[in-house]
Formats: sequence, C-alpha cells, structure tokens
Amino acid sequence: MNDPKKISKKDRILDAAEALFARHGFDGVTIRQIAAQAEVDVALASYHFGKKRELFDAVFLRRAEILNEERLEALLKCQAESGSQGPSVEQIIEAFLRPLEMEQESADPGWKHYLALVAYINNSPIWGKELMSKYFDPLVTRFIEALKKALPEARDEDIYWCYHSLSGALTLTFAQTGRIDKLSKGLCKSTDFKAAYDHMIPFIAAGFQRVCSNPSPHNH
Amino acid sequence: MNDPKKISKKDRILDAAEALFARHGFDGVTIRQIAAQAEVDVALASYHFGKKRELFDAVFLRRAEILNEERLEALLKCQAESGSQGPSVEQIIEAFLRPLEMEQESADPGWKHYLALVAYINNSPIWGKELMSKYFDPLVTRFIEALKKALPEARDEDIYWCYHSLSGALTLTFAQTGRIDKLSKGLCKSTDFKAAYDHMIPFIAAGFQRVCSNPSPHNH
DNA sequence: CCCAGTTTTCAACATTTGTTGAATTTTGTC
DNA sequence: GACAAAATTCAACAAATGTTGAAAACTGGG
Repeated sequence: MNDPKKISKKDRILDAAEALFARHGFDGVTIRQIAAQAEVDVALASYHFGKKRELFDAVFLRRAEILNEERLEALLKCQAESGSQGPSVEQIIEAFLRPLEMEQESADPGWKHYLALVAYINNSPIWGKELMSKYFDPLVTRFIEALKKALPEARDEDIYWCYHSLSGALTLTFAQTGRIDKLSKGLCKSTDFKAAYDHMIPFIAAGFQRVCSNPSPHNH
Repeated sequence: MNDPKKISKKDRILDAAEALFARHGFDGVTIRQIAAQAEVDVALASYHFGKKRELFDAVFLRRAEILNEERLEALLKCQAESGSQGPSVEQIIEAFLRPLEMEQESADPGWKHYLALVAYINNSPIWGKELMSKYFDPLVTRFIEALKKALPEARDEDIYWCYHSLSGALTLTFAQTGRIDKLSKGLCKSTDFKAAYDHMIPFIAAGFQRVCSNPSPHNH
C-alpha cells in the first residue's frame, strides 16, 4: 500500500530541488538539503537523476514544455480571433504573458518556484544564454514574428531590443524578491500577480509601439 | 619597491571577488578561487575582510556609493536645467540610466562586473530585498518623487509598478547574458551598451506615460 | 511462494570547503 | 638601524560536499 504522501519519491525530489534551486541557485543547494526536504535518502537523487547538474536540467525541463504549449495555444487563439490583419501589439503581449499569470496563481506552488528558477537562469551569465535559448527561443521567435506583422514599419533590431526589456521586466516579476513591497511601503505586493501583469502588459505594449514607430534611436 | 602590479593586494581581492561573484553568484565561488585569481594567499581574504559574506558585502558597497552620487548629480542637473515645471518623464529616465551606461563603457572592466553582480542580487529572492533596498532605494525614492511631479495624474501604485518593470529591464541589461545575441542572430549584441540604453529609455518612458495616464488597469 | 527487476537504504570514499593561529615578512616612524 | 604595527604566508583543522558500490527492501507476475 502507498504512503500517506501520494507523490512518488522521484517527484518529491524534483519538487524539493525546484523550490531550493529557485531560492538559492545551483551552487547554493546541496543534494543533502534536497533529500532532506523531500524526506528521502541522499543516494536516491543520484540513482534517479545522475549528477547534480542533470537533476537541475530535469527540473528545468519538466515544466518548460507545458509552458511552451500553453503559450503557443494562447498565441494561436488570439491570431484566430483577430481578422486577417492579425492581432494588435497589446493582444500579442497579452497572449505571451497571461498564461504565466495563470500558472503562478494556480494551486500548485511548484509553478511559483519554477518561474523563480527561470528568473535565476535568465539573469545568469552562465546559464542564461544556453538554457533559455535552447528551450524558450523557438516559441519566442514565433511571438516576434507576430509582432513584426503588428509593427510593419519596425526595424528587426528594435523589436529584439524591446523583447529584451520585456524579458527583464517579466523575469523580475517571477523572482518575487519582495523589493517593491518595501519600496512602495506596502502599496504594491510581489505576490499580487494580477496587479503585476495588469501593469506590465500596457507598459510593454506602449514601449514596443513607441520604439518601433520612431525613425531611429539616436539620442546624442 | 612595489610589484609591477600597482594595485594593492586588498583591492586585487575585491576585483577578483567582484568578477567571480558576478559570474557565479555567492555560493558558486570559493575563497580559494578568488585568492588564485587575485594571485594572493588564501588566508589574506579572511584577514582583510573577515567572513566570506563580509567580503561579498564589501564588494557590493565599494561602488554603490559612487553610483548613487553620480546618479543623484544627474537628477539634480536635469532638474536645474528644466524650468519650474520640472523635467519630463524621458529626461528623468535618462538621468536615471545614462550614468550606468557611462560606467559600463568606462575603461575599468570592474564596472561591468559590478553591474552584473547587481543584476544577480536584484533578481535573487534572498539578497534582492535586503541589499537593494538598503543601498539603492533612498536614491530611487528621489527619482520616483520627480516622476510623480512629471506625472501628476498618476496613482502612486502605478508608478511603483512601472519602476518594477524599469528595474527588471535595466538589470537584465547588466547581466550581459548574451541571449539577445543568439535570439537576434547577431543583429543585437549584449555588449553594445549604447544601443541597449538608446532603446531602453524611450521604451520605459512610453511605458510610464501610458500606464500613468490611463484611468486604471482593469483588463478583464 | 518464488524470483527477477526495480527501488531504496546504508556506509564510506576522496575532495573541497571556510576559517584560524602561529610564524614570517614587510612597512612606516623615531 | 631599531622596533612596533601591519601585512602576508604557511600549515592545519573540522565539517560538509557529490558520488559510488554493495546490501537490503519492495514490487508485480508466474
């Protein structure tokens, strides 16, 4: 008969690793801490996943595909709903971001941990390029294609730089550092995802529209 | 007589720690690696700075004050140049960001490392709140006051959320992950600071203006 | 019940970790 | 050049690290 916990030990290891890696980064976590939090023997992590780095990759991969499917679905839906001229910038940004809010607000707290891990990876000089490009950029490229259609006069270069700003704002939201709570003296809360996305989406859409309609950025 | 290297061993430790912490994070670096890169005995780090965490703080603090002074100066200057109605949103953002570009483009490569370290800290659930708030938020508050004057109809809450997006976009630029290089197939380069800031500034200014002039964000 | 295959535990390993105390060298001042 | 203070080196410590191999427990079919 099964334990009271219905989750397999293998999955418990993934959950614990996800939470700990998200908070402390790859090097800030020991296999023993993961095993302790998962209430599992130390050697079991190596048995199931091999090296520590392979466990890290397994954590990253587990939810990446789910995320890609959901976001692609959102893009296709908003493209289908808009007429032949395609969706607006704001609609595309909305399709790119809202699925993430849904996951963060889901019952499974693992999604919050996972996205915090994505924030860590995206801002890491070591992992950022390799992991993010490999598993997320195919989807990102599809969104960028959609944005090019919505902004026909834009130069490619400008769109990529705007995506860069979008990516930074978004992943800082993932990180949930609580800094905005302190800065705003409690007026804003890192855990208030709806407020975060409701503000981010028009912010980003406006940024795209201004940068991608100006003749060229030549400030001084 | 002095060594060919004119920099004191104490500063060499700081430089090495700065570069390594920025790239690998606090836990990804050993005192021995720092000592090796600084070409210095292992025990010297403890002698000068105490515990590892104290060395980390010393690295963070060294340039924080310089940065705050320069950015405050830029704000005061742009306020002085504008009339009695105060500077525009774009001018304020410009004053907030351009000093950082200047440092990144300076001859001292330490500034690039330092700002990458700020990116790491700002996105860290552990360090983000404590360190950033303590040493940067006093200055940030002054910029936000200026923004409130430039956006008199804005709700405080909206301004803080816009600053959140600004902060994320900015620190991802610090991180220099090189992801945009790959995504854009070489069209954009993480090391091209001028291009990065020239795009970020209008992007962010447009975001502030849209979010802080709309009646309220209630998307669905 | 038996038994092959999988999962889990136990114990141990060689390294590496941050830190310290004592010894040695360098520095600055009279 | 003597000499106290600061800077630097050397050697060593206990604790913690990732990983492994062998033993044990559990699993599901026959």
